[in-house]
Amino acid sequence: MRIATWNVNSITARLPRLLAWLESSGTDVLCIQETKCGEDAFPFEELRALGYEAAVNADGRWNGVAVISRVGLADVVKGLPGGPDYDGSQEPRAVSATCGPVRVWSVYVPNGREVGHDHYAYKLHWLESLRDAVAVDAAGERPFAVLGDFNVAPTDEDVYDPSVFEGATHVTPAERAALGALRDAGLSDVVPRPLKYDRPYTYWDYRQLCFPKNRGMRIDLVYGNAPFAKARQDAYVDREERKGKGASDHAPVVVDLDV
DNA sequence: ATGCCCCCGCCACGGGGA
Repeated sequence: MRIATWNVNSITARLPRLLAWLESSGTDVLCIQETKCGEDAFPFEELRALGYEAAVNADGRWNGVAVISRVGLADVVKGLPGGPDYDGSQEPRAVSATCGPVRVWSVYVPNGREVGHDHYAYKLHWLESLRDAVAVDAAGERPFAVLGDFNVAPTDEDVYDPSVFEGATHVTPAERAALGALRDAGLSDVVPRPLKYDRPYTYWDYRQLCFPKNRGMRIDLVYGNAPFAKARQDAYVDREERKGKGASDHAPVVVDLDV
């Protein structure tokens, strides 16, 4: 089974590339982040034509997540149970589903804006709630993974130049400790291999030639439980999809499982 | 060449991304 995660930065703007990539990659299950459209505008029909069912949690121009699958889609849960509010509401940042033998979460972890910002506290609370919500599945026997844009680089090796990020979000000890708590709950970082260069970055800013210069970050992560990690045959960042006109600023992370 | 930001909502430009 081929399973992947991709922050598409608007599923509407990315639809031609998304459909082409699904066909060329042969992906069975894709966790999508930043759909940036309401559920009424989600391209269910176009995906169904390629054989995919979709579970969507989205409400408008910001955020939005989905799981699409051509190997079954059951027991859908929208949102993060027990998750914190921001500005008085739960944002659409999580959706989970069982796809054949595997249960997955698609998550778009809050950005945090700046250290000390309300959004940064929200980010840390959100990750605590995620840990609590996945604890049972993380310790279970069924292959299980949380996939998505975590907006945290797990180590200094996961950013192109740590000095650039001093004092910024995405690299603070508190954010990295929150990932550590997920690992303590039974999940491990399924680190992909890069298709080029030495580090498996997944995000490159659109500006200032960051992609050609490989000024990237690894913030799109696959956190799998022990059965998931054991079933892993391969994992890689499809950086080819970051190239050319109309690309997202994130590349897909692909995992092949023997399940 | 992978090439100097892009998305949305909305019709002008600001907010968000990281």
